[in-house]
Amino acid sequence: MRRAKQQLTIFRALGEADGPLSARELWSRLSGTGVGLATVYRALHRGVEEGALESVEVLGGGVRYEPKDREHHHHFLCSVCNHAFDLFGCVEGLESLVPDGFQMTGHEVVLLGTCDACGSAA
Amino acid sequence: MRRAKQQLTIFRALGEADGPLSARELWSRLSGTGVGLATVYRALHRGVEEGALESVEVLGGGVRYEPKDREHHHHFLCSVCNHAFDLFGCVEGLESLVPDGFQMTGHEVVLLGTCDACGSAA
DNA sequence: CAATAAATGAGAATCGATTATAATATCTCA
DNA sequence: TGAGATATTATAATCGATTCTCATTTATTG
Repeated sequence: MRRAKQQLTIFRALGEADGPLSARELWSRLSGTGVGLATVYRALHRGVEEGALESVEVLGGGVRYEPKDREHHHHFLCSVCNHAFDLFGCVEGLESLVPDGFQMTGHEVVLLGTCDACGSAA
Repeated sequence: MRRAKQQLTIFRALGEADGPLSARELWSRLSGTGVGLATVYRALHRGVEEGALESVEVLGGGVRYEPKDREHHHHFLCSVCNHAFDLFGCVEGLESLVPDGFQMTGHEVVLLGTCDACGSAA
């Protein structure tokens, strides 16, 4: 395919995903387009530097990336397909867990289980 | 030192920790005892097989291990020392985040920030 | 104590993820 | 279109974590 605009292809794929993607997940979604894995990594790095993307760590699969313009949210990790899905909403009462002397600057919540597709297939 | 009972040394160190430890963290706490890294990994695996230990994944640092007899709890990850601390208590309202068709079997909550020691030192 | 089995330490080997390299392709713009 | 700057691919190199190998040590049993 034409090159030089691979970055757009990459950014678009991320934007269309229903959750954060790892470099490999992203790459496999682009199979057939001829995009190289190194280009995926480069685009992701650049995206983070430029502030368009954000790297997030969900359990079980290293670093994943998602567009930074999404609202505060958390993720659901399917134990079957290992895909991370965006959730909407948040939880209350986190402050009460913080021990004395500790400063909380953020939090992550990950729900585990099976997604719709994997649960139905079982 | 005497060997053959290295496993006990390893299990005890884990039990005394204030949070889950990675193989390396554990190993560095045993420096001076002559215990090898391979032995640490072996003991951890055996502990998990035998049901005495549990492997947990907290953000930023791969797999960590902790005694399985601890109550349900979550963790606080210090962004400075990268150590994971046990927290007590849990949160409510997680079910409301689960999308239709998804089955939740568990959850993880990780609070991020600085621990007492690192926050004070800053 | 002697024979045998199990555990250990040191370092090599492996594995997956990420990064660097070099040759090639594409783009910009005059 | 042509020169020069940038982007891309494929692959090799690197990196940290984990596992494997093997000679040695310790434990067990009689």
